[in-house]
Amino acid sequence: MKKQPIYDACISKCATNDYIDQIKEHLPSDQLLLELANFFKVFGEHTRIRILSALYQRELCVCDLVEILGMNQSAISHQLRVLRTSKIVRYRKEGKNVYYTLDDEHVYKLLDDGLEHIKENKQ
Amino acid sequence: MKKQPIYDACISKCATNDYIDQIKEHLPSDQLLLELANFFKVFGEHTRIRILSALYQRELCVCDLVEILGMNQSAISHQLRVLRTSKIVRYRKEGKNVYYTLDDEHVYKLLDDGLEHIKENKQ
DNA sequence: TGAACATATGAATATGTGTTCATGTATATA
DNA sequence: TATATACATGAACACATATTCATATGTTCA
Repeated sequence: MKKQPIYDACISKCATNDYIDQIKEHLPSDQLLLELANFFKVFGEHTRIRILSALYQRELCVCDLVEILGMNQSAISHQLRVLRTSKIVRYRKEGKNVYYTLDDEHVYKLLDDGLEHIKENKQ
Repeated sequence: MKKQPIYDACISKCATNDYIDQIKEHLPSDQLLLELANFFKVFGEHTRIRILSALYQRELCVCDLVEILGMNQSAISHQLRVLRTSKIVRYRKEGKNVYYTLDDEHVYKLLDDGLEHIKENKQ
């Protein structure tokens, strides 16, 4: 009968090499990596990416997005809130309407790069 | 007493404009946007982004990652599986060890762009 | 060939989160 | 000033998913 291996730490030679410490040192702070994860997480949801794809084309108000996505107004407002909080979209008020746009060039670039990666992996 | 407004469709002038249909037409397919969301979702998790940050520096085996992240081996293997399935990392086997690397330049670029965006928004 | 090691994986659990429903707030207009 | 419209939001619920535990698979080596 096999004994249970214990994984407190890897004891192979690869893990005892010096480069482990160097990698740890050069790693961005956990705080920064958490922010980065939270940033990407916002793009990682179907409804939000649909909203962003629409806003990629032009500024739109909430009722436009309701019409374009064919979804509940509340659902869209909730997701817009997430996008606002993450500073991925901007908004401006005009009368009863609120108009949204993508925040900056980084957002366009990320969407471009993501799509490019997807398309390349299809082949 | 107020009546309940009904949001079957926006009836303001903005939603009845022609550009709504044009935007719908130019939107990538829902299938593609779902794939894009799933792609970004993989980056949107703390443990996975930590793994990717480590692999950004060099090829590493699983036990290296266990050591670097200070986490359960099982947790890391589960996340590596997600990264593999999404074709964000590659792997090669060498004896008992399995070595992982980032899949391609897109992955490096996305991590760069994400970090750049975060840092800019800090100021 | 058996023991130790490196990694993977299924099940269970806990936690996170997207949508809906109900309702609140602000603006325009009759 | 009352009503309709545009949008936001809190609560509840359903569903997704990250981690842990236990264990399986595959490799090396004595």
